[in-house]
Amino acid sequence: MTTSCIIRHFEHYAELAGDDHDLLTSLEKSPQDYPRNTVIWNQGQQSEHFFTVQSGWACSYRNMEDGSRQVLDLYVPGDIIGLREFAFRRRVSNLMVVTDARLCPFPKYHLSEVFQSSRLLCNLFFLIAARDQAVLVERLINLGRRTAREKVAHFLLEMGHRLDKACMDVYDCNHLPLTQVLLADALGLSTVHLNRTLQELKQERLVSLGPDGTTLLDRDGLVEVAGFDPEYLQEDVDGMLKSLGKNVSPMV
Amino acid sequence: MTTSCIIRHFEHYAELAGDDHDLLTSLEKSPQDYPRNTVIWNQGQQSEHFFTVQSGWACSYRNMEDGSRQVLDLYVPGDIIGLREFAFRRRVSNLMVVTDARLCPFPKYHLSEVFQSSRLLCNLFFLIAARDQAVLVERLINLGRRTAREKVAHFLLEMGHRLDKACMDVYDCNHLPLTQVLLADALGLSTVHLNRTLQELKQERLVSLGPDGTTLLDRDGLVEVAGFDPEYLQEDVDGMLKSLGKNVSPMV
DNA sequence: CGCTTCATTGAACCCACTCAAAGGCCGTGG
DNA sequence: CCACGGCCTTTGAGTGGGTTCAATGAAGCG
Repeated sequence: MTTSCIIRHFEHYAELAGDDHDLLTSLEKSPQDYPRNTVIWNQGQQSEHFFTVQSGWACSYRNMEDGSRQVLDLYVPGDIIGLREFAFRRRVSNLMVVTDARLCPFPKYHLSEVFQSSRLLCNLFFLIAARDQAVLVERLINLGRRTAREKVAHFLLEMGHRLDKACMDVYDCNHLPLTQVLLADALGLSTVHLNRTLQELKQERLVSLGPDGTTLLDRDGLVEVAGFDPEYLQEDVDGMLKSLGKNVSPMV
Repeated sequence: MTTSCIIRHFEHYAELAGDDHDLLTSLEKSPQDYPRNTVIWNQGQQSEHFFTVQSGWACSYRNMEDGSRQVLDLYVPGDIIGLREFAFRRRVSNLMVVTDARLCPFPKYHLSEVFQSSRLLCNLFFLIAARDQAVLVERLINLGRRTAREKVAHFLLEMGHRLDKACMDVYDCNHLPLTQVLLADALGLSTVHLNRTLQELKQERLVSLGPDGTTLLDRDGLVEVAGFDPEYLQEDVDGMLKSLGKNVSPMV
């Protein structure tokens, strides 16, 4: 039995005291395994749990009236799924796992308890929510103002960076086990055009395409193509922690 | 002197006890006035304050290398600006006011103090952050999977709904004082095509165009065009509050 | 009263989409 | 073990929604 995944996620940011450690652990129900392509929840269903990803990949998406699909976000090991549903009674998007995966559910409304009990955890949760927003913003820019080439390169790099952080042992941080259909739906492209764009990048030796997904071969080259700046993925945990120490002083 | 804008914003969600009231008020520095088109901060600058909007409109945006611009979000009275920068030392986007506006700055790191002092406020801030994410998600879908017509109609309706909530006295909730340049940059369209699309909607008596912005004439008609579902703007405050009452019981 | 920004219209172009079809891979069942 | 069907990938050809370029008018402002 390894460390629970949410603990690992938070320890990535800061050292946890014993109390905080126990508090987090108590939230986490036993992990559950899901085979590839399992739908975890659908839009409109009651929203009662968050999940953390212990292994495998998941994605949230929305089905459109015309039959198309928009993939909203991808989740890799260590990620927390569903924070944005905190504000809502019902799910605002669908969730499925795209590889065999192990997820850890924990009850949504216990988050309030955590907020009350631990100042550090409260701030860390807020920081994670803020980072999630920054990721969404960057994806927004991707969809609004970049060409297909740039979109693809940028997205691949973002996932690469996120894998770097999540990476423990088993994962190849340059390999994304995603179908082209999924990528296309994430980037707002047709599968046909996504494929052509990937072929192009493959010709330039920037990526390789296998039956099990896409692999980043030349990150620097991709950065060039995408105009990628990873700053939006680098949280300022230190600054936040420092302020936690400061703000016991009287307010100005 | 009216009630401070952040108080008003939070009281929209829940009744505030005296303590919470004072706590919020103490955070808020004196309001500052900015003339139309003033840039409040730029990407890369130190991130030290949030703002609340007391009057007027603001927008956050990112300038692209090729000279184009992506507008990320618009802010109307009552909104909180900059929560997503909580995680970062430096600004990840630019902010400007698009009309004459009065904003209330409050120091970013005092948020941690609020979290510690008030359970209710902590949860409300988290709820607002989650709602902000939902808004971004919907804008993501807008950019990824809708036609120009749908994009425009959907965006206008979203802002209309947000105005409905903010609306006090002076504002016409169907009027958006935004240039077409701004709208185009928000929707990932060229100004030329945005203009043509607006003309089209005007022909159909769904909107009217004036020198001072766009006005929604027929919301039902626009809903038809956009396939608009306002659910993502309706937070479940009651559910959250109820859980605040519950979670003093031992954890399951 | 000129300068700048915004709105509007026309014309040509192009990036990405749609439609269509074929090939590869894999799981399943006969 | 092979045959079948489904899903994904790949490629070709034609189309179209939205872009770019360009120019004009209108409005606000110093």
